[in-house]
Amino acid sequence: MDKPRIGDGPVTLAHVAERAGVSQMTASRALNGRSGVSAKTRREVVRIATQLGYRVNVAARKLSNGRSRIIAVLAPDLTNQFIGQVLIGAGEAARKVDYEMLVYTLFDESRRSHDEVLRLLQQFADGLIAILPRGANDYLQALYAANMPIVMLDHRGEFAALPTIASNHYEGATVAMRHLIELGHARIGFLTGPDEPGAAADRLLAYQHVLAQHGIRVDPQLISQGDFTQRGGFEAARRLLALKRPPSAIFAVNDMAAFGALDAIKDAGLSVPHDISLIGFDDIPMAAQSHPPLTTVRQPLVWMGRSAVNTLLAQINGIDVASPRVVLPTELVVRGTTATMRVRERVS
Amino acid sequence: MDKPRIGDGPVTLAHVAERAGVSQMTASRALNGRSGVSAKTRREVVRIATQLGYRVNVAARKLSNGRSRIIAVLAPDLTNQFIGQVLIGAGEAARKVDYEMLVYTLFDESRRSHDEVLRLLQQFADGLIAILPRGANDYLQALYAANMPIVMLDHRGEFAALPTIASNHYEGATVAMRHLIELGHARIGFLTGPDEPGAAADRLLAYQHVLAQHGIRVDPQLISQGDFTQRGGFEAARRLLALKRPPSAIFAVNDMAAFGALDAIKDAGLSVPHDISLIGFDDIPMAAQSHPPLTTVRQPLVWMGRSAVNTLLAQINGIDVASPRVVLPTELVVRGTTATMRVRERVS
DNA sequence: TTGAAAGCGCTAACAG
DNA sequence: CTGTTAGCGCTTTCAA
Repeated sequence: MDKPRIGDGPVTLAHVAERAGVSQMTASRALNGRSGVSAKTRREVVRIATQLGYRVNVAARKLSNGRSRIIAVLAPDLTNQFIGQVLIGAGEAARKVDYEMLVYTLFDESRRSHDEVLRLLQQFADGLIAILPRGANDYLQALYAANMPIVMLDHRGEFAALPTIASNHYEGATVAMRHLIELGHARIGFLTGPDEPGAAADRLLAYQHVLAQHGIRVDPQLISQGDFTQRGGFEAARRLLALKRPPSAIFAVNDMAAFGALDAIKDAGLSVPHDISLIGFDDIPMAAQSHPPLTTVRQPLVWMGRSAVNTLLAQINGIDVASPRVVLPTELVVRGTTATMRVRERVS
Repeated sequence: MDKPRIGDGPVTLAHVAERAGVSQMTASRALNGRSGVSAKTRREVVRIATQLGYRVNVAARKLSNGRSRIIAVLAPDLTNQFIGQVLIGAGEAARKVDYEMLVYTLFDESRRSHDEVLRLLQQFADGLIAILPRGANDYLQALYAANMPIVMLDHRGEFAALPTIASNHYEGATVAMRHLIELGHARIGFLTGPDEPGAAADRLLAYQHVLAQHGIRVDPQLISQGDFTQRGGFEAARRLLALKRPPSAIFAVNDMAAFGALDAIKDAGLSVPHDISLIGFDDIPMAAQSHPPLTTVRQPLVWMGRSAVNTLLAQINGIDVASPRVVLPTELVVRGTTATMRVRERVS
């Protein structure tokens, strides 16, 4: 009967306090689990608050306290599964400890200065997880200067002091390459991204190193440039297939490029993995859905999201983050696009 | 020289007012473009605010005013491009009129009641765009009761009074079917989603109607059930291909299912569009990236996002929304997966 | 253990 | 046109 009716406006702490016959402060303390309240009073306050359906007003608390129990995520793009997975991990981790997560997306079109955005986020969130688009170095300066807890995702280079959650690209790519080599492949193509330093460069490096370690010459012709997109992977793979001596296996810098390669290979009338083995990187959800399902290197995306939140919460709570750079392990996921190299039977 | 140094804490209205030698109210009025300030004073205040790098504190304004100039989006899932596109449109539209957009994601795992979520959103946002997962009817009740401006995305059924932005599924599917029929196809398969009322059902209905209109019997065998996923589309298409008389064209309930079908068709050794035509629905970005690129029915996703924001802003500003349901047109996008039916030459 | 006062940053309402 | 007062809902600080 005492349910707050819509239209009465939200129930405030004052309502609860009055109803419980105590001061606002006592009610506040009781509800926040602070000490200095008798067990009996606390029980009563909590009971009434529950009954009334009371919820703290985060705007008010933020204003008074500086704390909202909200963490913000700055994301460049919401149309890719990579980021989606990270957000799942981050969201779950946040909500588990009674924080909320809100996502702010960057768009080229919206003319917002870094400053404006960060100030806004700072005004309602207690901390920020930043996933920057490649080449958004202009943001780094602002983030570095921002006076709030921040964790970056897979960042390196300038401002390396910014706490970062990354995964081990080099190691992952190494394991992928060894897998191909164990399957008997020696002529292995690599589909790159744009020629920039970063995660993709690590993967390329591992490709080259593993080949070298196995006494296989790195043939520049086998390195074909794409751009992380399916279309880019398609074109890059097609160039590889057009070679006089095409590769018997292709390692794509990421899953989307691998899907493009899959298209290109099928289009050339070849079969995966019978004629050509293919391996991706990331293990986005779609990787398990293609036909055949994609062998790939799993980045622990959900875990990375969780880890980012936990690192951020540590910062928020004033705990010194031991390492400014957490590197999580990758894992080879063997599915249907890699197989033992078959002996060429066809007469070329 | 007068740049606010980080660490001094953010510049507040009081700072600006003091510096300009006016009261806070005058400063507030000047900065908010309210009347009652001389042009000269206003200029001066604005100048100083700019120089100091002043930004309103949204938490404070929300508390005082009830308005934050933030709109919230409730999204079930961030790993699909469909929602990503809607968010692009919404974000752009919001930022164009100096609003900000924040996204809150639902996760099954996080035990948050509808009430909790809506209350939170209400506390910092001026309005809400709700994209509900299928079957989240429990949320509807809460949304309906919530005392805040709300716009739904492609909702119908109960609580039809909730303002909704939708697109014309029936019409889109009709155009798609006519396209196939004009290409000479008569035996056309349909890949459904789960058997529920809603957008997918409209598309199926159009499929059936167009066939009937052209005097083609609707063969139940040609309707194969999937689940909106690539894997589901794959399996559903495979069943169609295994028929004694397989279809010469397939219409998939959405693009993801179409991609699965594409895999299945290729896997069966058939070629698209040479042997089988294929058409999807949605026109997510990936549709243009597959090989061949997917012919599909475009939902104006970005436009829907924009439209949702504009409808919401109207509500926020107290303008009565004329129609509680805006239905946007769809458009056939002919790409590479549909072609004239070839005369069967193979002897079965 | 409890409460009263003051203030976070802003704006509505009323006064000059 | 400009300023003063009060208050949004909460928590800190200080006093009882």
